[in-house]
Amino acid sequence: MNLKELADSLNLSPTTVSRALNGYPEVREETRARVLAAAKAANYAPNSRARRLATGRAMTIGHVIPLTGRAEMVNPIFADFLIGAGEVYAREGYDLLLSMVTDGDTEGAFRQLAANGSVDGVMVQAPVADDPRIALLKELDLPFLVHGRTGDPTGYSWLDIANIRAFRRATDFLLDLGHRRIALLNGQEAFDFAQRRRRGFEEALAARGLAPLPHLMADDAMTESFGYLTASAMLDGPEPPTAFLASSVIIAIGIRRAASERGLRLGRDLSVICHDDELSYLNNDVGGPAFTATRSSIRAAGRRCAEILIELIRHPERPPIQELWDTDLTVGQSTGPCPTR
Amino acid sequence: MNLKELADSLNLSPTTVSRALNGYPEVREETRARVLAAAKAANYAPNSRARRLATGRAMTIGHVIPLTGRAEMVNPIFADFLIGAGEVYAREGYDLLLSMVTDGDTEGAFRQLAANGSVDGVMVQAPVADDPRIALLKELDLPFLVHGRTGDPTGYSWLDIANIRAFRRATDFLLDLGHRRIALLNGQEAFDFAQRRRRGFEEALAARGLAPLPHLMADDAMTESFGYLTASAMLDGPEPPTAFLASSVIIAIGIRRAASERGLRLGRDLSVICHDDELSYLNNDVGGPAFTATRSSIRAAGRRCAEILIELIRHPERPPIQELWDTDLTVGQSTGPCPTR
DNA sequence: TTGAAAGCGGTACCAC
DNA sequence: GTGGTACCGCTTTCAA
Repeated sequence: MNLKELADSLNLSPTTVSRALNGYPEVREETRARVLAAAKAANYAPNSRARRLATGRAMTIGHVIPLTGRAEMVNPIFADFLIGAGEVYAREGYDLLLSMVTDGDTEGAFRQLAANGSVDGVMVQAPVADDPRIALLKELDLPFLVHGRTGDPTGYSWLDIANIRAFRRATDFLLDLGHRRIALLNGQEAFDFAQRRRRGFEEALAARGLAPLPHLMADDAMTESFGYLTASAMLDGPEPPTAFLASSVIIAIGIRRAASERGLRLGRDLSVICHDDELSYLNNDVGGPAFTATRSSIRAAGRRCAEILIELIRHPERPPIQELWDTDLTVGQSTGPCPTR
Repeated sequence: MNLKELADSLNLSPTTVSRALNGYPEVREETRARVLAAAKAANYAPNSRARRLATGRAMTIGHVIPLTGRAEMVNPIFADFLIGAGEVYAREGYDLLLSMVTDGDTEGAFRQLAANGSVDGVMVQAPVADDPRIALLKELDLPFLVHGRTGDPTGYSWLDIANIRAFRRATDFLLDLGHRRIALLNGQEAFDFAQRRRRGFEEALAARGLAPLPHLMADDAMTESFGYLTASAMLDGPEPPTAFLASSVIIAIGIRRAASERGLRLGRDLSVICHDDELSYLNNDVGGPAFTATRSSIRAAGRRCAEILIELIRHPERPPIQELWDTDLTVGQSTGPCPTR
């Protein structure tokens, strides 16, 4: 059943039926009611391919996930972000096109999407300090929103969480407990977010006149084994840390394993707190609470990002939208003591 | 730049240009070369919306992810499956449409996709014993492939891993080590896969004349807290288990936490092995190896499922394709001893 | 308030 | 080999 057939069955023109279905005001209410009833009875839905061609809009938003590192979208963070964004897309009538790029040819993927017009806009995630995607997307004139920021966060739209502030507070929390040898297990510092986190960490130390200890700082892809191996080495080395600050719950789990193997009890012998936790899926009780982003806040970020992107698509001439989010701070709700070792 | 403009600039008809671009044989090679060169120079790419309308194919495959349980797609398994499938889709020129359904209205989502023709086929995951989606998709005449099986696995295409066999072997492995009180922490047994896993577990016990111990069997959404709470209760209860068989690495992590809190060392005081592990992301060293699906095997399953689905889309009249996969068995490569307690 | 008709940008059949 | 042309199914002027 297509529009023409539906129209014929009603002795109306396709024009009128289309107008009735799309809520145009110039249709007599009685006619609209008839059309709506018939459409429902016939289980009619407009052909999206035809509609997209006619309107010139794809009604689709692209998420391009680079699979260079092994931990990219597998990261539960990505999944939750997708869920949040997907919710909004569905509500607003947009489809979500997920494009996985293995060979690192993100640029080619964007060019493709822009050239054949299969999306109206794209979401950009995990930007590096000077991310080439931004210049490219501007050149392609494809609406986009960055989740995160680059080193120069001007001239484009983004939503980011206040990473510096979050890590400063987390570090303060550990310092207040009396810790002096705090290890930072960070995400890859090629990414902007990791750079900011480190800055927050160092600022908190500096505020108390402390210098960061190089042997207690590491960054890498946020995997369990990174946490495990690095924590093992640090705990076995000279001047072991009495507390860990992890950039992700996955890393914290690795730390937990290293601690467990050495007979160290979290919350008694060692403090571990982490960012990007997810309270229900991987329980955050790792000897201290997650201190910032939780699963629901990641989802909320996804929702808000989607809303902004849709706004940008609908109003292409709009000036950039930039939002800095302060994340939920659950520090202080520790389930147990976190003493100095 | 569209086809007509490109054709004009070459003094050719759109027909010829289209044929040249799409590799039709009746084009003179010299002409084809000219067209290809011009297309590349002009950075021309055919408008996908127009092409989709003209061909009647969406060149898109839908994955509908129900978000009823909190652990659905957040499960890393889903992500890896998506990655594998996405690889194949990209190679074959298909887009991946990801549709998240929150209110449990999966049926509505499928009807929608079918009615407006935005996908050529859909992937079905995590079927329950008598899954209503299968009848629905048949009725809608939408090509689909089920990852998993229902109770009656006839009349439709599916790819499943040999869950019964896998769990029988895993249980045998623990029995061979001398364990007699083995706990099964399973996924929700409403899902077909969990029922099969349990059957494998019970078959292995029965083969040695052992009866399953009801107080050592539990099933639920595969979360860390399920593993933690259940293992805690079992370990503190009468006749505690000496080994755990977990349906997912996430559950195993929870078990590990419970064990750690009680001062139990894995591989010494307690054995824990799990299915659906992922060797690099969340390290599987939980006092015993993962015994079946690894991250790469999940990805491979995604790839194969995509291939089959595309085959079904291209040949709608094809009889059902059904594949049973035996998973990688890494049991026996334990990193440490797994004695009876 | 309704309808006729011209696109949207390709594909594919049929002539030449 | 190449070109003319009728679709694909809907939206959107423009007229009535």
